[in-house]
Amino acid sequence: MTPRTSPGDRRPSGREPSSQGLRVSIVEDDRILRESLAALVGGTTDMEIVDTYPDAESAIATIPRRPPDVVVMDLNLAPPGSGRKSGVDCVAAIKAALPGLQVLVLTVYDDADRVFEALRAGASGYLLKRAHSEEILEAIREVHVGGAPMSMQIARRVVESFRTDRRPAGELDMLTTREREILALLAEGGLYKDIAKSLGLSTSTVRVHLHSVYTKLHVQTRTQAVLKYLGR
Amino acid sequence: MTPRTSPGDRRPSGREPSSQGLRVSIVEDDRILRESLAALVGGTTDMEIVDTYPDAESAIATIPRRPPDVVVMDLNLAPPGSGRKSGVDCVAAIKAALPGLQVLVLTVYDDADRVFEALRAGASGYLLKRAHSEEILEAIREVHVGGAPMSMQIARRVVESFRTDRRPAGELDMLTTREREILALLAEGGLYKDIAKSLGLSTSTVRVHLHSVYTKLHVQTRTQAVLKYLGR
DNA sequence: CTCGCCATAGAACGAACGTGCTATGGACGA
DNA sequence: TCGTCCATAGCACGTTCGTTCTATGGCGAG
Repeated sequence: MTPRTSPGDRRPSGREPSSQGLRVSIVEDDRILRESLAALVGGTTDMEIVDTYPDAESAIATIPRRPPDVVVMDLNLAPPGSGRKSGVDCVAAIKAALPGLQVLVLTVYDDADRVFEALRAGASGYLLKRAHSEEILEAIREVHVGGAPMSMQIARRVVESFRTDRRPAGELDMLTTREREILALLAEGGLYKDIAKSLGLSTSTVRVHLHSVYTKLHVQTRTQAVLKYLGR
Repeated sequence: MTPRTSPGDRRPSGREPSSQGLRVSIVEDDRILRESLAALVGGTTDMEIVDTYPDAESAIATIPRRPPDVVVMDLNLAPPGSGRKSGVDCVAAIKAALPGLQVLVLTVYDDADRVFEALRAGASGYLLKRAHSEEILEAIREVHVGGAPMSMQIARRVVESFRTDRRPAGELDMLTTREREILALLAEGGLYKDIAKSLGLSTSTVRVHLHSVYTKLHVQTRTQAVLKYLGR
């Protein structure tokens, strides 16, 4: 997605006196990229570099003691097979320690799984490395003022993940009130026995209702019924 | 929004000759806003208005017969109490008929529920009406090329909805790769037999792994394991 | 009033599930 | 090399689940 507002396009015609800039730390294993990112950020008048880290471990150890406003995080910190921490792990650890810290993820990956993992871990923005320098700087500013900058392709994936083709809803509508009630309890994971007890019924009755539920939902097992109930 | 006079003057020719522009329809109950949006879009060189609709009903009836590339949809089409269709209903109906059509939602609301309802219904972008004219035009173009333009505040809400404080993840991390793999299949709802077949294992092995899964997740039944796996 | 639907409940039975054992072989670290 | 963990697999046993019957009573539509 694209920034819709540019809140701080201030250009105070000179150098900032070191203090009040947007403080940024960078976690990136590739030295070249790490230094060029640092130079990019350091070259602005409104941002400054706090620290840079070459791996997740050092970032997790130090960032809580030297918290910046925004962390720019490479997702691909360690090869998949290695025992080392990934960028996703690093995001999760940092957000656990500093929930208010904003994390902007920067990656070559645009595969959906990694996007969602990172967002679940607490990233607030997600840019592909192919983004231009200006986009990266603008994204850092945007994430700092409460936005969620994402590459266009990423944003679309995120939005589409909300898409719910709920034809199961049509099937769920076929259920009677009692059946839905029992199905809801089934989705809590308890035994038929427990469901019966909590509704003051016999297990026979529970079985009858659930049999009807299974028929109407066209499923054969308890798990399948629960999955349909939850919208898979 | 502010219909500020765009520098682009209208085309000298009265009618468009089957141009290859981006075709846009507008659904908006407020006449003033509807017309100013139409003028805004019509004033560009790369877009043209197909139709405008004052309510959901007419849009649902006609859009499938005169499909544009992008629909700009007001979410607040009818007062809450009235029996009339809302913008969310309209999005759902239109996407059901034309799944490939892109819908850009435009609304004064920035409350979270409505955002998610609209996205679930199939909207691809979500702008607040307070957006500037240029932002609206840019969003229409972006939604057409596969993006998901959102106001900054909306994007942040969407991203935050992914945030999962996964304490279950702690337990899921205890699982071996094979165990996770089998658990994932368990969550598809098939029998042990099916899981075994799809992995080329015996059902005994599947049982062994799942027993280990149950122990590590502290659950006793299949359904409970699936619920934990799904983060419920 | 009868018919159909819903909710209730019991019995019986086979299939699926969960647990308890034993056992083999590969990988990896101490 | 030894110990540990993991993946594989079989067997036995009891529990839970899903199906198929039958049966009673309430309630609304025709």
